[in-house]
This record gives sequence, structure tokens and C-alpha cells, in this order.
Amino acid sequence: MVSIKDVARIAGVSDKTVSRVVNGEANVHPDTQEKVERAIAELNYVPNLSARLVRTNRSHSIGIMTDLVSTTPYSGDIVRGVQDWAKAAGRTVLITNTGGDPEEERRAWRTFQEHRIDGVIYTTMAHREVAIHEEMLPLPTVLVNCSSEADPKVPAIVPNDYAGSVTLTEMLLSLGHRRIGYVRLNPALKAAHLRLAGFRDVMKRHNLAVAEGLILDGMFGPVGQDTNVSYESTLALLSQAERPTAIIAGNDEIALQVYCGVLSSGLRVPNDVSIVGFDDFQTVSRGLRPQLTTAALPYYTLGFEGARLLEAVLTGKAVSGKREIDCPLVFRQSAGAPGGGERKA
Amino acid sequence: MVSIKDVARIAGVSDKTVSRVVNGEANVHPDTQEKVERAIAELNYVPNLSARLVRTNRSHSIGIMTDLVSTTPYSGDIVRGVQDWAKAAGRTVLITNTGGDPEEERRAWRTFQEHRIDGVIYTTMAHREVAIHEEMLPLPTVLVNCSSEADPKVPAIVPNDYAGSVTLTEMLLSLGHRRIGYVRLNPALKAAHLRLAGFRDVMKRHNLAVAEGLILDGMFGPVGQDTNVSYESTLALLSQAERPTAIIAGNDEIALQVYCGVLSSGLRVPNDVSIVGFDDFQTVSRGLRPQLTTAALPYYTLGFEGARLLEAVLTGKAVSGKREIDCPLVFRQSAGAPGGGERKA
DNA sequence: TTGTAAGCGTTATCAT
DNA sequence: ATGATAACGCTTACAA
Repeated sequence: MVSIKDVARIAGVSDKTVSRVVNGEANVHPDTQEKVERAIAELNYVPNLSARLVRTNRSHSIGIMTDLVSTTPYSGDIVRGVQDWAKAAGRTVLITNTGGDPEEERRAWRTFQEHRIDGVIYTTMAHREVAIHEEMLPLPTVLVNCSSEADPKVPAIVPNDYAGSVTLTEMLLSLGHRRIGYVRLNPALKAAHLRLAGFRDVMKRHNLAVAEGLILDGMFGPVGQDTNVSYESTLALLSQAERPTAIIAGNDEIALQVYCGVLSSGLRVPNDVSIVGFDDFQTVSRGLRPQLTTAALPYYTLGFEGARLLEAVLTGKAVSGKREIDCPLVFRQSAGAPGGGERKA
Repeated sequence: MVSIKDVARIAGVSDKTVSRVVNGEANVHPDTQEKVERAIAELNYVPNLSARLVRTNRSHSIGIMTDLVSTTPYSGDIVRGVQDWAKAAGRTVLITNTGGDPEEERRAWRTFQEHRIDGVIYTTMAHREVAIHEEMLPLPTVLVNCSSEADPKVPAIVPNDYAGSVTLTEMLLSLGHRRIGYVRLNPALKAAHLRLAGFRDVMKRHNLAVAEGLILDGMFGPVGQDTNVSYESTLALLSQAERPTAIIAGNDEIALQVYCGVLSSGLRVPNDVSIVGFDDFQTVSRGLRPQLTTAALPYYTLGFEGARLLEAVLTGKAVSGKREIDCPLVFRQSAGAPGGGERKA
């Protein structure tokens, strides 16, 4: 590999002068500069960041630690958000996937330390609680899509599932819906409770009773290998004496089965039943016909803001605690006034 | 940061002895070994990989370069596959996302070189052709989910879209289907042609004519911002004088709209119309009711095998050319014999 | 404006 | 089995 010395030799200057040029330091004669640049180009010299790190002790790298990447399809956008910020900040990104295994996590932290990473983005693919363990302590860490009640000081960025659900429910009420069915997320997920609470609170605020028979299970079991009974729950909702005019699905995946249930019952969306989801999982939400009204889980923003937060931590700004990011309403064609238009199946 | 010297001092030995222990070299007295290990634990010493790299010139890191991560939801599994192999091989993974921008790509290659990466996994989120540019040359590279006709020597791993499509079509024929509709992928994708060719070839081999009216557009336009007209195409297929008994969707995203079209026409899947997709994009394929029969795009395997291939390249084994990975049939409930069972809507 | 010498944390070489 | 010394590619401190 060609080193700074080779360049120096070819350019007929000292190593230090080459170093100056490479780092854009002041006080280099234009002629010298050009000589050096020519030599660099000729030799195809690329500085060795490791050598630099040994001396300066600043790696300009951050690490991303992920758990179960594949279960939540678009959550990879978190990583993209982190990368985009890192790119802008001139940082390199190391990535490790632990599958949520504590032993793997330990290994990952060690690897990060071996590389003298500046800081870590610890991100989970589903919004959840995590425990801060002592391996984390030596490295500045920001939690993304997760938070720790036990250590509320650790900086964290999470989506505001509650507010998103409030918005969706308010929207349905303002369209005129009063009898609304709800097909629940896997209760193992934090989002399940936050979203359901948003729904319940809005209904209560409007003095609307929520019959418990209108709140049914959608998914349950171990996250990632959930059992999905949303289709059956939908059929159950539709067979009630007084049919709901709208159904809120815990997420878009559930909404998909709600569609299947509604359509195969010969009903129209949204004329007979309005449907809303959550996540804006685009392949589903934009793929369905009619397209799905939903609240967008801001994965990319979580990653980007998480990285920005980490940068703040690294530059010594005191940051701590949890920050919530909005889940904006995405209004499409699956929600309309109850009763719908004139067209009927 | 605590260095090898600190450990040596505490343990009362030389740096080199500590180094020996850390690297598990032979010829260390058990007593010495223990002393050193205690000192390491006490000081919480973590070796500095950069310093090691400066000396040894082997980084034990590989880079992953991705283009548009977010457009194809599960394609992140490629990255997971690469990581799993890397983990097993004791390698660190650097990742950069270029968004497909050539300027970003150039920067990424430079960053990789600055880190003295051992090799690169160059992966695209949709199966396509890529051009090998000269920045790639200095670094051993394996293409994953893409290949280069211009440089057929570059090792590449791609899915066998053609064979997957053949399998799906054969399966439908063996169920008794003769009149099969086809809703096409975006022709900008390589997979579109391979999959359609698989279908056509099987039909021809069985001496079955394919009316061009049965092959309709599903998606078109710039990849990632495609216009999806699969719903309308499905309605068009269903309104033909002689209705197809099965519909092949170019992928699961298209299959979703085929479902919407079929169900909202009051028809049953698979009793009235069998539907098959491609990709096994699980949120859709397992989320639909009935669940979707499809061919699995082996993203994880592509990544894993790609990394294994890179490892082979790095250890000097001569590898070159394209390798194809099977897309296994995943049989679920959306495909059945034409006419179906007794149940009818 | 440029160069020299020393040092970062590690490993390689060669002695002991 | 262990250690002294040099070296890797670079930057820092200082001198010229």
C-alpha cells in the first residue's frame, strides 16, 4: 500500500508537508501543494484512517446496533436515516445485527470498542422497552425506537404512537363515525397499548362508549412469529347486530386482513366500512385498493434524528431523556363518511 | 484509553507478552497468562484494532454498499445475511448507502479504501444490471442481487427469477389451469423479463397458446415511484369473455391488487380464481387471506452466500462469474384446482 | 513555508 | 518462555 512517505518522496517534500496538504492545513505554498497533489494522484494515494486514529484517538465512526431487522420490513429506514446523517457529518458507520441475543450484543459492544467507535445508535425494529446494561456505559449511546424506563436519562427517540392514534380516531369521528371497531396489535408490543389508549381516550373525551365487543385481538404470540387472527376478528366485527361503520387496525399488516374480511363479505371500502391502519407500510398501504388511510411510522426520521442527537452528545452538549416524533396522518381513500356515496355493491 | 503498556505494567510483564496473551499465541507460561488476564480484566483493556491494522495491514473488515434500501422492504435481509457470515468469519462490517448516486458511490469507495477494507459486497435492492467502474478495481468485490454483462468475470450472486417462474407456472398447469392471466412487473426490472420468459416458455413447452390479451401491465414508470395499475388490469382480466382461472402476479405487491380486484368482484380465491405471486414478501404473502402461494426471493441467502463468496475471493480462491440462487416455491392457500371445491360465494 | 523528531498502540524480529 | 527494539502510517510539537 502506498503511504505518505511514498508521496513525499515523489513530490520531493517531507511527510509532514504531504500531511498538511491532505488535511487542508494553511501555510502551504501553492507550488508545493500542486506538486504534492500531482504525486497523490499519480500514486493513487489514499490516507490510512487507522494510522490517523492511532495518533489522534478520534475514529470519526459510529456504530449501529440492530436487533431483528427482518421482522419489520421498513424499519431498515432507521438505518438509512442514521447513515444519511453520518454521511453529512463525515462519519463512517459500522453495523452489527444481534438478533436481540444478549451474548451477541456483548460481542457487538466489544467490537465497537475495539474500533474505538465514537458513539452508538442502539435501535430496535419494534418500539419497545430495553434494559441498559453495563457494557453500554463506556460508549455514548442513543436509543432509537426504544427507551428505558429504568434509566430515563439515556437519550432516546421514539415514535409518538399515542398521538398518532388520537389523530386517526379524531379523524374518523369528524367524518361522522360513532360505532368503530378496533383490531388490536400484538399486546407484547409497546405500540399496542399506546395506540389503543389513544383510541380509548378520544372516545371517552367525546363521551362515546366503546363496547368491549368492538375491540378484538388481531395478533398475538411471540413477536416476529405472531399468530394473525385479524381476518377472523374482522368477520366477527362485521357479523355483529349493529355493524361498525369503521374499523381501526392496529397496524397496516392487520389492516390488510381487515380488507380481506370486508371485501370477501361483499362490502365496499369505504362506502360500507371505513378502514384505517398504522405504520404506512407502503407496499400495503399504497398497494391496497382503495389505498389505505394510516399514520406514518417515521422510521427514517427516527434514525436521522437519533444520529443528530448522538452528534450532539458527542460534541458535549448535555442531552438526556426521551424525545417523541410525530406519526403524521396519511389520508387516502379507505376512510370516508359512514354510509358512503351512492355507489353500492 | 488504556493501552497494552498499562496492562503490561500492572501485570509486571512486557508489552509483547500481553500481546501474546491477547492473541492467544503459544508459549506463554500459565502463571503469566493468568497474571495478564487479571490485569486485562482489572483495567478493562480492549485492544485497539486500528493500531493492530497499522502494523499488520489486515483490517478484517468488509464493506457493504447498498443503493435504494427502502424501496424493496425485505431486501434488508441481504444485509443481514452478509452480517451473519461476517460475524462467523470474525469480520467487522462497514455499511454505506449510496441511494444509487454515482457521486456517493465514489465517496463510498474512497471511504472503504481509507479504512483499508478487505473487500466489498456491492448490492442492489432490486435485481439488475450494473456497470463496473474503475473505483471498484482496487478492492475485491462481489456483486449481490446484480450482475454485469460487460464484466462477466466479476463474481456475482443473483436470484434465479426464471426458474422460480417456471416452477410456479408448472405448478398451476399441474393443478389443471389452462387459461392463465399474467400481470406484469415493471419492465424496467430485470426480473420482469426473466419471470415473464419463464411463464411463456413453460406454456409453449406444453403447447398452450398465450393470448396477448391475458398479459397485462401491472407496474411501470421509474422504479421506486412506479405507477401500479394491477387492480385495473385484474378487473380487465376478469371481465374477459372467457375468464382466466388463475392469475400470475409479477410479484406479491401486484398480487395484493389482484386480490383486491378479485375479491371486490365477488369472486373467491382460489375457488373462482387462483392467484400466485413472487418474492414471498411476508407481510403481504402471509398476511393475505387466503395466504398467498408465491416463490421466495432468497434475500438472506443472497447476502450470506455473497459474503461467503467474498471470503473465498479474499483467501485467494479463484472465483468468477455469476451464480444463481433458487427461488423456492412456497405453496399456500391461494392456488387450487380450477373450479375449486363445492363452496361458492 | 517547511522539516525534524518523537510518539500513538500494536506486532515482527530477533535475542536471551 | 520472555523481552528489547524497531517498525507500521500518521500527527503533534517544535525548530528552522
